[in-house]
Amino acid sequence: MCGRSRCSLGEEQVARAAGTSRWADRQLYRPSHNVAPGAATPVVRVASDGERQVQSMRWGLVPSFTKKDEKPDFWRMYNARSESVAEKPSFRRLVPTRRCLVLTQGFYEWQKEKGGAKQPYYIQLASPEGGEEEPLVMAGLWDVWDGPEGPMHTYTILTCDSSKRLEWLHDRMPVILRTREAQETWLQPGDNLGKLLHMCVPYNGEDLVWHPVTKQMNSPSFQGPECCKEVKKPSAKDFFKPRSAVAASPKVKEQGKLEFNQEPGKAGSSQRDQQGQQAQQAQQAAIKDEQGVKTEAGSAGLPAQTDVQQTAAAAAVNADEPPADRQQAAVATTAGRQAAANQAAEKQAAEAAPKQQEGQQGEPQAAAGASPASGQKRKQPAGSSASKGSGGSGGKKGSAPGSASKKARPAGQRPISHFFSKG
DNA sequence: CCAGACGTTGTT
DNA sequence: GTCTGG
DNA sequence: CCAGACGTTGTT
DNA sequence: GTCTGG
Repeated sequence: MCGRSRCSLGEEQVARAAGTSRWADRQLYRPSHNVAPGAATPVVRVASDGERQVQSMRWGLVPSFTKKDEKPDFWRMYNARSESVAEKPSFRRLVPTRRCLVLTQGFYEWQKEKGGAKQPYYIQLASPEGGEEEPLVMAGLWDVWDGPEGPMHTYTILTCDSSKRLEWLHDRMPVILRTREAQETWLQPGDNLGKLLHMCVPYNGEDLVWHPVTKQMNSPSFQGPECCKEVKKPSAKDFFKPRSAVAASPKVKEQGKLEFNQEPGKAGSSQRDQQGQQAQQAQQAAIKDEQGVKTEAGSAGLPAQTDVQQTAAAAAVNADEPPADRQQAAVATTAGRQAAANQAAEKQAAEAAPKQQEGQQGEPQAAAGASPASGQKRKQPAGSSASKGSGGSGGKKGSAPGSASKKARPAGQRPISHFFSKG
């Protein structure tokens, strides 16, 4: 997933989705069509008394072991790869007891276009016909940090591979807990790690829909309701080629066609009963299949997650943008489902093969995690050595973060606090 | 023993 | 906090 | 994730 | 380019 979501849910909607009206730190939440890490949104967790409660938490995990005088970095751990969450030191300690449900209405993803431009898309659940918008619930982990302004609750969103339907747009997506049962399972205390991780699979239901949105929302400060509204995606072809040229060019085909994603409530409802539900069943199946399966918490390996994922994926009949990758029509029958799943699993195995260097199979994920390719530290102060100032006063080093963010701000409204390290 | 890291994404 | 590295 | 800044001197 | 801010 990326780093932007939407949550403008009202108090009642939150209560309904959460199954409780108990809400801690409610005042921290500001409904927003353009949520970025650092902002507080409603999250459901189990309170110390065992009851579930909503709590406003900031997006972007700030681990409890963060030093008090350290500046919290909401961007470092705003996502957690579900495939490795049980092994990563920063996350695995949270898995047993710090799971939570992240309430959203949808999320944003940027499609990279040729030329470097990026088109933002909004992804959400299609509302049932005539029904009310249903929140999109993501799997998360939370922690609390004892910072200079008191305890701060933060969360991270688990990610997984993209579903078949979405992989044209991006290769990762949030773990979506589509059913009440799945949500309950994720939230409830328990030590069946295998069961939990089996739930972390791409959601491929037909009721997950998308459309392009205005690039205005690229700016984190843009908060208008236009953020999530559908726009016509401008076609480069139409833009640059006069119609005569288009006709004259045999190579330019039907690519610029403006096709929209199915609209919430449009033709979706009957299909939802088929494929959306099927994906739902897959997730439920994951729960059932894992009951009784004992996965020792200590073991490094994760259970194969592909079967469930692909079962759902097999149901994909794509529409919209995606270059109609030659996808086979899905077989909706139970019998065909298994076949399709196997087929898909095979395909994935084949694709994984050439990628061996990434260390996907065999031994512990740790190997992959330790891959030097992606491991990069970027902590060093810019031009700490010499930069440009010849004999100067140290330039920005001296005035660093403090003065930089010392903008005057209307009292009372403090969206995101700034925390400075002591100098 | 102490010190230091602890992460994901995207890009090229 | 917990693990790895020196 | 994307946007926006990226600096010093001198004067009041 | 690179870092900071939301």
